[in-house]
Amino acid sequence: MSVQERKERERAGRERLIVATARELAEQQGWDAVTTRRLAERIEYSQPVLYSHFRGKREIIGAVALQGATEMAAAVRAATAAVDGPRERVAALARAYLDFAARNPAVYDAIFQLDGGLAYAQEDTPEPLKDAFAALLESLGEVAGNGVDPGLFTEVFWASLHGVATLTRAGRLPPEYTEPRVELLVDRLAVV
Amino acid sequence: MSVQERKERERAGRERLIVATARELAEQQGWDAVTTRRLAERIEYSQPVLYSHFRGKREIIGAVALQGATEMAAAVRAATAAVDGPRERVAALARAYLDFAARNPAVYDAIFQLDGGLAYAQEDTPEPLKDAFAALLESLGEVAGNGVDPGLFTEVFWASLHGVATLTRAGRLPPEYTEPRVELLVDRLAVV
DNA sequence: CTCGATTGTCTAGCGATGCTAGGATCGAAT
DNA sequence: ATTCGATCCTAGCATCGCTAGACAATCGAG
Repeated sequence: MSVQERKERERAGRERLIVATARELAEQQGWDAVTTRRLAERIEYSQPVLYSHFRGKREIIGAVALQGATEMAAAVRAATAAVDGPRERVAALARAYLDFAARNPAVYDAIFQLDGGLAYAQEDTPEPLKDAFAALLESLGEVAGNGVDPGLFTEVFWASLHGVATLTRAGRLPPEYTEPRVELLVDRLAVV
Repeated sequence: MSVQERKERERAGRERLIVATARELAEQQGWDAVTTRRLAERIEYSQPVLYSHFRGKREIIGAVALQGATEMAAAVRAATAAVDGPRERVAALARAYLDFAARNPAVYDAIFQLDGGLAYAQEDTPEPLKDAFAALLESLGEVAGNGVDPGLFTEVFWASLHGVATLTRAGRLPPEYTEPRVELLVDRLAVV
């Protein structure tokens, strides 16, 4: 069985290489530059190899999205773990979220803007996506206020952060006032 | 001069036809379906004619975006004009905004998601875009609260609406709870 | 009224895209 | 050693945005 196991390991390694390379290329030159040819060339295989791992480009984007969602959940949890007080925890969450979006724009796009063929807000939603939402809910649920469903509150707060993140990166909002925007959002939305 | 004027009229008419057709096609089948060939076929001219009006596909998207921004500004003003009380005005604005995004998804994408080659938040920003922001500012500036810059407040409120609009349409948020989301945003963010 | 010149439009084609069919190659098992 | 199946690559399809160059219609000058 050792031969087969080795092959599977190699195959899994190549799949990781594809995802990592796609992500790297996207961060460097944008998703438009991530063509199947360029990607194939970078991993030093021919195009059709990509299609033995993924159904198509969409699924590759989806794989990057799932990886990114896992990291984002971890980043949010790490940023909020050591902070005292619900209000400050939420502020730390907001900064961590926007920081992640600013540092990994291509990954953020893969998660929230591009079509990666993923299901959202359903039963068959992949675990990393559910968990990313759960990470937000953990801190945001505390400050929903009386009579407001924590899930609904989390959705709204998240949507606000998402709006700030995307509009900032698209050049619709000048980036230098991010911090006062965060302050405003936290002060008004969070009930402590 | 009459001959030349007639030609200019015809040319302007054809340009409007291009924009209207692109918009229609985008709303019907999505922006991916708006190819230069299909667009040319629908207006019953050959492809190169498009390039005598616009530099390329980007500029066509930009033209749809400007048209849409004008309409959105009008929709927001119409929805808020006859409403008494700042709080209710803001709620009406939020509903009108989300309604516009839901009813004109392709146009909304052209304005805020796609690359239409337009400048934002700068001096050379096209007038319709500035005016759309101004329309938001008119109602939102009233409820910024003490010590908060109306422009900054408008940006944040707008970003929140944008987040709800995009996440809803992308399937990230279940659409049936839009109204309580609006209530929450208005109640918490607006200071009356 | 005729005849170059200009303007306008179209046909044809370029390079690049996502994706796939079919043959070559290589390793494992008999 | 030979067969056979898995693996990979070459080559190609349809489509994309965009453009060059040919052709026709129109205009102004004589």
